[in-house]
Amino acid sequence: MLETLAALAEPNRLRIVELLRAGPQPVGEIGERLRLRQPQVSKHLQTLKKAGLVQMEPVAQQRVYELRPAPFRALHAWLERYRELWDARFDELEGVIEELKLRDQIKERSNQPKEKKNARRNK
Amino acid sequence: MLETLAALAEPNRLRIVELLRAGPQPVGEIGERLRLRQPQVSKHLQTLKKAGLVQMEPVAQQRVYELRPAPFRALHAWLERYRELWDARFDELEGVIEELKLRDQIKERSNQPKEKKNARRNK
DNA sequence: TAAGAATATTCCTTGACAGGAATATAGCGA
DNA sequence: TCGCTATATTCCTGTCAAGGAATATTCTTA
Repeated sequence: MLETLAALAEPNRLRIVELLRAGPQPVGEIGERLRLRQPQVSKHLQTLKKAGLVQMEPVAQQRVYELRPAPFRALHAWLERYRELWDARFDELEGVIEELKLRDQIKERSNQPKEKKNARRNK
Repeated sequence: MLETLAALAEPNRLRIVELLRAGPQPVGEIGERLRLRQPQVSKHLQTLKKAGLVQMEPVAQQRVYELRPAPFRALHAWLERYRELWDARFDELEGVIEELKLRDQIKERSNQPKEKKNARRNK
């Protein structure tokens, strides 16, 4: 997670990622489109690769880079844990979840101390 | 977006954010729980504040910090644009979207050059 | 108003990292 | 094999940001 964030938290690297969203591209084309010198593009791509954000496939003497799904999925999963914080619709969901929890408690057996009704965050 | 990512891409700052997920906390408590010295906590909190990730409310001589939803929402929105990349279920969705697009084209008027059927990404 | 608690700020040092320039490496075609 | 193209790597330099220590600021209470 940290590595992913660090990799994305650099302007030109973020631009590269954004560009790769349109599909796999060779180093040269990336540099051309983003007006970056070739060595910097290569270096950023190495960083992105180490972070697992891209993968490379050689095609003749070109190196075609493309995005890898995994880190994005992970980032999304991480954000998901904050959904309560920002998703208004969460309140509706909360009811459903609460209900499911109750159902589980019944199914398993009710030996744990009953959970408090989970008042809406502090304050 | 960049500012948000940069703010999160620092280990201790990320820990602070993770901690604040449990609810608003004063500086001292954060430092205590994360074993960080007070000045560093304050400094990180300033950074997070500048990035809009947290907000502060003074309570006596304490400063209580809490997460702000906006950047998380923005991050989620940004990630959403990559969903095609990582969400397997996207393929189902695509059909629906395609249909909606067609419907809109009909409703408005069909003077734009017909879009190509948007073949599933390159390769 | 003075003292103490909680937090913010400043100054310093150090390490990491990005860009620039030059050079090395890999793969292709003749 | 040679030369060319595409890319990677190295070395250098400057900048920036994080931690440490000391100090300033803010607010409360007696």
